[in-house]
Amino acid sequence: MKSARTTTAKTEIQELIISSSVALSHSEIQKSLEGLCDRVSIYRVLERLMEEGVIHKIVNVDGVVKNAWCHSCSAKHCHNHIHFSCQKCKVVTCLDNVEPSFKLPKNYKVSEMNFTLPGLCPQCS
Amino acid sequence: MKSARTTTAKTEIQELIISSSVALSHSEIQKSLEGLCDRVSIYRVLERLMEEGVIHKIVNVDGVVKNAWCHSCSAKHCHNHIHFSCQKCKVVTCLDNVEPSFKLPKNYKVSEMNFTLPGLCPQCS
DNA sequence: TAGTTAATGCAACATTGTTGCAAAAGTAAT
DNA sequence: ATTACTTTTGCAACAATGTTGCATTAACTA
Repeated sequence: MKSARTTTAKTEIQELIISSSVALSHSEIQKSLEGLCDRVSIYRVLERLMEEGVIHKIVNVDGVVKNAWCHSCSAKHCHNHIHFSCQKCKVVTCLDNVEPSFKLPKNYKVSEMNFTLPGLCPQCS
Repeated sequence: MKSARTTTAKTEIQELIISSSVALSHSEIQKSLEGLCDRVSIYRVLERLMEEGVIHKIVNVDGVVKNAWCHSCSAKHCHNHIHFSCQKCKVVTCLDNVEPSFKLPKNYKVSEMNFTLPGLCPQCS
């Protein structure tokens, strides 16, 4: 019966992501924490927050992995929304209300969606 | 006036990607070439093929970069199609005819699309 | 065929992410 | 508060992927 434990690192990282309006990369989190904990610990905390359904991962168009709070997953866990990736300020935002529609060929079974739109955000355009 | 040169490595890599029905990663290309050229040369050839508009890059949901032939870009260069990423056989396919529709909030200016659907392909489902 | 310069190979390095293990810290029972 | 148990952490080492500088090789041009 393993039970999760509340640690300083986990609390700080969770608050950081939840209070951020944009998705954060590992290196961005590391900079914000200023040596509060080890690189490896950040990876492990993010892993736990993923399992708990608190955050979700986004692979940006440049390959950088960003972590974002699941603020629309309270009822049921789903990530069928579009992510916007600003090419100027490099910020990745979850557009929670934008759900795309499309028609797939037969026999393709979709399990998730991973939609990212590069471009210019309202602040940069 | 710098002009591109036809080399064995470039010809081989280009033919490999064009003849493949699925997108190929750097390591997959390297294995196929069996020591024909250096790792670094593969990166540089891919860079040139990108600039020439022969191929395009796809960042898969697991972060692996795949390279695919632009076979629908002959007239105008666009990649507004969906990519399918099979979770079983790990193959990434361009679904050239599938163009999604969606409504963005105001002031967002989209320059590209990067849509990938993880799931099971016809062969694996 | 000789000269020019693009392309290559090699070494070194940076970044990102993973794993094993001993030490530290959180939790629950006494 | 102290103890015992187990999760979490820090550290070191490693792997994969991608980049850069520089000397050498090879493709094109005249």
